[in-house]
Amino acid sequence: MLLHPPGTPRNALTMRLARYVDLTGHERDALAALIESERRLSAGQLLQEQGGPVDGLFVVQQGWLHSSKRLTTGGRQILRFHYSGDLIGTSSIAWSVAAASLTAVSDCIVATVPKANLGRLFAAHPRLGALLYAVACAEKVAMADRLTTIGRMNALQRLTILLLDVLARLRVTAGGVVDTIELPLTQTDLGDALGLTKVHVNRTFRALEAKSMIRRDGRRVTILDEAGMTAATGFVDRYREVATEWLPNP
Amino acid sequence: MLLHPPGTPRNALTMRLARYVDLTGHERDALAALIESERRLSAGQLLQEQGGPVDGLFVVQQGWLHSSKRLTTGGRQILRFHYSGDLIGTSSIAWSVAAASLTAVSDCIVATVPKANLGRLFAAHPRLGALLYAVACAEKVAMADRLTTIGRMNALQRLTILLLDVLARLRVTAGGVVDTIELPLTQTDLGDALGLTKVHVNRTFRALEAKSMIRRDGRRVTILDEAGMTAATGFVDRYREVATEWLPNP
DNA sequence: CGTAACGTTGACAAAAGTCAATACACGTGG
DNA sequence: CCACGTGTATTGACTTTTGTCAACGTTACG
Repeated sequence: MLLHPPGTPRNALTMRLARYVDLTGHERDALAALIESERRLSAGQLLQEQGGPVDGLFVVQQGWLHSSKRLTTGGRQILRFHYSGDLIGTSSIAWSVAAASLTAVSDCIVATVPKANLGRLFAAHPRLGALLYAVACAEKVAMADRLTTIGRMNALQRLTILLLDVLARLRVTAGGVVDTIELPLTQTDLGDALGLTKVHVNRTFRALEAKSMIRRDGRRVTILDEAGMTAATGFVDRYREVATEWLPNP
Repeated sequence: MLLHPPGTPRNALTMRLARYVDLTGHERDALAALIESERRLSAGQLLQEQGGPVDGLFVVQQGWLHSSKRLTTGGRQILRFHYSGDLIGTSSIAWSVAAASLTAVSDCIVATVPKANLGRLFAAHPRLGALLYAVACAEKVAMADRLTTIGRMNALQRLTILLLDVLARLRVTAGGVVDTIELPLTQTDLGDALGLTKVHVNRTFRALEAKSMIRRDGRRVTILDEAGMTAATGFVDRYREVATEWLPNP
């Protein structure tokens, strides 16, 4: 864990990237210069709306959000959850219209990143550019996993994997042997994330309880049989590391 | 359309990127130096196996392939199709083990790209690095669309979208007013791509025929009512362009 | 001409969705 | 403090969609 000089805004992206490589002082400065202003969101608040104009990206500094898409035919799909250190809104890199909405799940703080700053970063610090590329590729793999889960697994497995996944993320920050999740999501939200209806999410929760896999108290979920849940789904948490040996020198 | 000096291997990635920005001579040289050797595959052949070791990436020079994942619980999910100019096997950027299998759909030619070459490219040509990042972000958006399709649409809509999507890709290369697709995929393959069983794919094909949306002759599919199919699904083909105004100077 | 892979179909089963009623929790204004 | 309203969770009855199993047809190809 590294300290930052007082006065410099805390930058969760720097801390994330520092997990993968040893950052030079210049690189740290460049990452700090990437972000412009901070914004505070309360749970449920909309940061970016699908179809709306976008000026740039965001770094999640604290809390979590999700990105979602609304269908013209009705319905919504939650695409993924974004945690501290994630660079989000990256659809704005390719287009000037948001491809998805960004919504705060918990209270959170995000920093804005104008697109032009990103261009400067690639020019001045190729290694960081390459590292961002590696992270984007890792995220593609994560999306592929989600696609597979939704395309090929049943409701019980889908919900199980979501719980194990959130648990894994939680452990990164919380450390230690966490086994309880505070889920600030409605069952409708979970359904939209899993490709299920809220009614079926409820029944699936009940089934997991009946099998003594989990215990629930309101929106607090306790994982009782992590080994069984892992075995039933083949869940693997792979997203701690990215290969860095191919990166150019700083 | 641009010519390349005789002797220089044709590089589909260069042609792809040249669609987005005007490439300098140096950049063209660097992209040509990226690829190492070419490999010819016949339809159905495996290029890379999930879980197997990976040394680098590939550029699709000709033909098309798909990437797929096998589940520990049985079953397979086809993640996406890869066309000429795509840089594939990018999971190897983040890990040394392949996250997915790569299989030739048609006869095709791929060029190998060692990871280290990519690192050099980022260092020497930041603008190309940034452009690759933009392409990766666009692919994330495409995956998000697929996730939404599979999570929230029924069999009829899913198959319709797949057909419209392949058609759109076909038009990029073929130009003109194509409305017939030669699909070298079995119905089992289509099911694995759509999160359906082969039996249901068959019934869905029949339903599309019954509604006079398509006509089929073997594996040749003719789109009869593109407008109707588009309206029924809200399909939008967005993947022709990426924003480039934020890229650093070459 | 035989074989293997693929496509097609029907009968039936299972999973998930829909609709509707009720329960519960929480915050607000009286 | 209570009544009320709103949003969420829970449940049952029923429908629809999709999957499963098994048979049979078709096509391509040696």
